[in-house]
Amino acid sequence: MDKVNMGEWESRLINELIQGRELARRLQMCLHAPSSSQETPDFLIQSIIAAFERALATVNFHGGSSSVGEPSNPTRVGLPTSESPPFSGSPRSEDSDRDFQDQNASRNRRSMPRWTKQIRVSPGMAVEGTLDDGYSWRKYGQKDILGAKFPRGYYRCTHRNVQGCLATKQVQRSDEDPNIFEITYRGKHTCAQSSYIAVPPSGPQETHELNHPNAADPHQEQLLVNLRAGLRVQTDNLDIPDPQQSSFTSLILGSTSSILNHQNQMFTSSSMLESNFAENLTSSYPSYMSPATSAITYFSANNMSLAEMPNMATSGPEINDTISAVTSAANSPTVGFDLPFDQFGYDGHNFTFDNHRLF
DNA sequence: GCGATTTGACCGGT
DNA sequence: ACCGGTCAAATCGC
Repeated sequence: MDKVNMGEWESRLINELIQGRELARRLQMCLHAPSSSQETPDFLIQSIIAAFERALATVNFHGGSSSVGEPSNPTRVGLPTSESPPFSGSPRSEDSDRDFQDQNASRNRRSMPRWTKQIRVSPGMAVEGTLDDGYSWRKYGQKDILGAKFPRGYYRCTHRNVQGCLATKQVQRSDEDPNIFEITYRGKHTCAQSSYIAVPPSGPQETHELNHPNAADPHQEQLLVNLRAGLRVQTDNLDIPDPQQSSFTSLILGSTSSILNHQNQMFTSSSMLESNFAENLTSSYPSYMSPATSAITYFSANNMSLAEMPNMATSGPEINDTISAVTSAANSPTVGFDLPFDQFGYDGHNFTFDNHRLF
């Protein structure tokens, strides 16, 4: 058992290092022939940093006794100093936990990290999967909001009761552009699905439902390369490094087989959700939903902008990005990935550490 | 039967 | 009092 786990995180570590190397090579290319590169040096640098941070996080998380920067005593990356919710992902007795949580949760909810992203849905396209952020959400309410045309949906983490995960999100369709969904996340996932390094390697992956790209399949690898070529990441607005974004894009842009493996892991964790969220949306906005036929093929981050580097100690992150989802023909393999930012980067580090401090 | 969704009621902040 | 957010009973769907 231990050996299996060891191999798992070690391979992840290696993947991250390989990814870092790949990104460094691209940076080199970018510096030598800027016109041929679609990525800016700054962006690549941030991606490289993020890759190494994830590698370190993997070591920290699984290395255990060696404590290379223990989560409880992390190498700080802009750690928030605001008080953190006094709960964690560790399962406890549920009933006593509930009152405790409800009181404290409501009190601390306001201070929870909050960030917003906007997802653009092309008209007429299938939405399923587009708004899938890799987490399992359970809808617990819907409200008409004053001055808003569309109701706001309230979701909480499916594992709230079992694992005490208090992450929530709100989904609001934009008034101005009904093709845009504004998703406000609140709270950091503390459940097992919260971080890919925290997801226990569960032996054979349950990928039977989806046709995931296979690293061994040159066609699919080529497909991903093509997808990567189609990516347009606008970094003009980025005057401040954004590990979150870089982690996002570094995964998107990765082209090595190891990265494909990485993505497969993500698909596994998010696959359950795709139909789930689509149903939520269709129930709320049936007129906009096209029949759920085609598979999401990929997403392109075409207008990512960092509103402001948040002061983590006070207000929490406020990050906006617009993601266009592009669909493909029905038979296309599902190689889309919408990576939850907080699984991979900025938030993952900061808030995860913050949570760990509580133990 | 069980888990997810719906929806009116309720609560707390402003 | 109003409004956003959450609760929880009823309902749905697999």
